[in-house]
Parts: sequence; C-alpha cells; structure tokens
Amino acid sequence: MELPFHMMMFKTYHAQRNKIRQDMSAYGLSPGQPKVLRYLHSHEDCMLKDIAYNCDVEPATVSKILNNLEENGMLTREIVKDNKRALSLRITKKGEKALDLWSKHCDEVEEKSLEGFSTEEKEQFKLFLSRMYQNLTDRTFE
Amino acid sequence: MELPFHMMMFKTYHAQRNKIRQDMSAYGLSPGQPKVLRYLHSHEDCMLKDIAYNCDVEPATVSKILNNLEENGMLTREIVKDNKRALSLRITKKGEKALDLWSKHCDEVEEKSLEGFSTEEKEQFKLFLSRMYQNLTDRTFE
DNA sequence: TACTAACAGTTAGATAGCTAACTATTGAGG
DNA sequence: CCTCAATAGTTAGCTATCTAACTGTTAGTA
Repeated sequence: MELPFHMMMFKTYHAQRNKIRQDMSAYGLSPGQPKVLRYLHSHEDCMLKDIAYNCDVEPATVSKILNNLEENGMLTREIVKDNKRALSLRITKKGEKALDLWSKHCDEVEEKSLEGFSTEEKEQFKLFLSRMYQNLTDRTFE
Repeated sequence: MELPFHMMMFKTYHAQRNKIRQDMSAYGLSPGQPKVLRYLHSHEDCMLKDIAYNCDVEPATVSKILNNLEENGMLTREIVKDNKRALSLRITKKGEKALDLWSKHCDEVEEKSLEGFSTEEKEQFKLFLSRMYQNLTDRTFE
C-alpha cells in the first residue's frame, strides 16, 4: 500500500524542519521565530495581525512568539499612540543578524533538499506547491 | 523577493494540515494520532520504537500520543512477557473505525489539494517529494 | 557470576501550533 | 452622546513536537 499523499507531505516537511533546526539554536532562534523576523525585516512598524496573516499562523501563536523574541532582544514592541489597541513592532540589530545567519543556513538546506534537481524541476516543484496552496486556501504565496 | 523554498513547504504543509484538522475532531482524532493508528492497523503487536521509526517522530512523542489514544479506547497497551522492556500495542475496533473515517476524509482533502493536476503531474509531484525526502534523510518513503 | 553497555520506554521542560474566551479600545448609528 | 459591534491583542488550555535526563530490563563479557 502506497504512502498516502498527506503523509508524504508530512514526512518531507518534517525532514526539512529537522534539518533546519539542527544548527539553529546556535543562532539563538527556535523554529517558529524566523518567519516573524523575516516579516519584520521587510515591514517596519507593522502590527501583529499583519504578521499572523502573512505567516499563516493565528494571532495567539504570534503573540507567544513575540514574547520569546522580545525576551531575547530580537525585536521591540510598542503601543501605537493613535491606536492603543495596536502594536508597533520593530526588529533589532541583533534580530537582523540572527535572521541573516539563519537565512544562509536555510539556503544550504535548500541546496541539499534539491540536490540532483534540474533548474526546470526546481521551478516545477515550486509551482506544484504554489498550486496546491492555492487549491487549499484560495490565496497565493507572499 | 520570492518566498524562500522552505517557507513554501511550510505554508503548503500547514494549509493541508489545517484542512485535514477541520473536521477531524468529529472523528475523535487529533492531528498526531492517525499516523500511529495507521501503523498499528498494518502491524499487529508492534513496539513503540517501530512506530517512532516508521512515523518519523521521536519515541517520547509517540509515548504521549499512545496515552491519549489509550484514554480514548483506540488501542490497547500490554507489556511483552518475554521482554519486559517492550510494549505490545494493538488497535481496537473503535480505533479501526476512526482510522477509516479519517482516511476517507484525507482522500477528499488530497483530491482538493491536487485539483487541476494531471495524472502525470501528480506522479511527478510525489516523485519530487520522495527525492527531497531521500536527499534530507538518506531514507525512502514507507 | 557480576559489571557494564545497550535498549525500551517514560517523564520533564521547552517551543509552536490550534481554539475559545477574555480585556481593552475604537468606531458607527440611532 | 451613548450604546453596541468590531477590532487588536492576550491568556488559558489543549496537542504535538523536540531534547535531555531518567527508570528499569536485557544481554554481553571478563
């Protein structure tokens, strides 16, 4: 009996996650944090809900991740003057540095993941993921 | 800036996971449990470490999942007579039933995930996942 | 036989994800 | 204005995952 498709996704995703995790603690980051830093890097003074939407996780999850990142000095959290409900979030230099190291590590993992793939196959693979994502969410990447 | 490949994997995997989760509580199963039941279904009287290896999760994780499944009457847990270290695990009828409903639900999600894919594209997609998995783990699916 | 290493599983403590329920603020309509 | 709904974020409690440290059992070897 062939492995169900969803299990293939699970196993492959987890293999990637574990590979990325391996050296990540050396950079002072745990698995959930980088995606938040990445958003902050390109969106100054953003709100929590924007991160949640962009990263595909719930606001409650982001809230916890922000706690950890703030404790480790990776970002600053301020209340917006004009809207006391909202947060203004900024990545710090320390955060930028960790993000940079982490991104490079991810590039290496990507290279290993797609070893033996031709350029066309890589593009095809990404396109498949993109189509599947759209089928499931009615949204597009990014 | 294009979304990094690992984020594409993350988003797509999570979209799938959330879709599967949606109706799953109705079947009395939470997301980590089905893969364990699935292994038990095809491997009678197996040990915890076999499940862990086959499902690509750590023994400690399996141990917790077994607790929940046992509480819900989905499996039985016995100590092996000849080897008091080892467990003998069996899926119950209730477990079989939940697994069956869950599998059907997964098939529907797979169909939606791969809507618009030709037969060749589906095969290609699975092959890509398989190659990536092998690159990262030096193992093959199943 | 006795010591020690390997093995099977559990427990503890961490992060990450979810849903649901909550607080506090803002804004819209009568 | 005042009420009430919508919005932004947090908290609580659950599962799932990891690593590390632990208990108890088996087996190998001097």
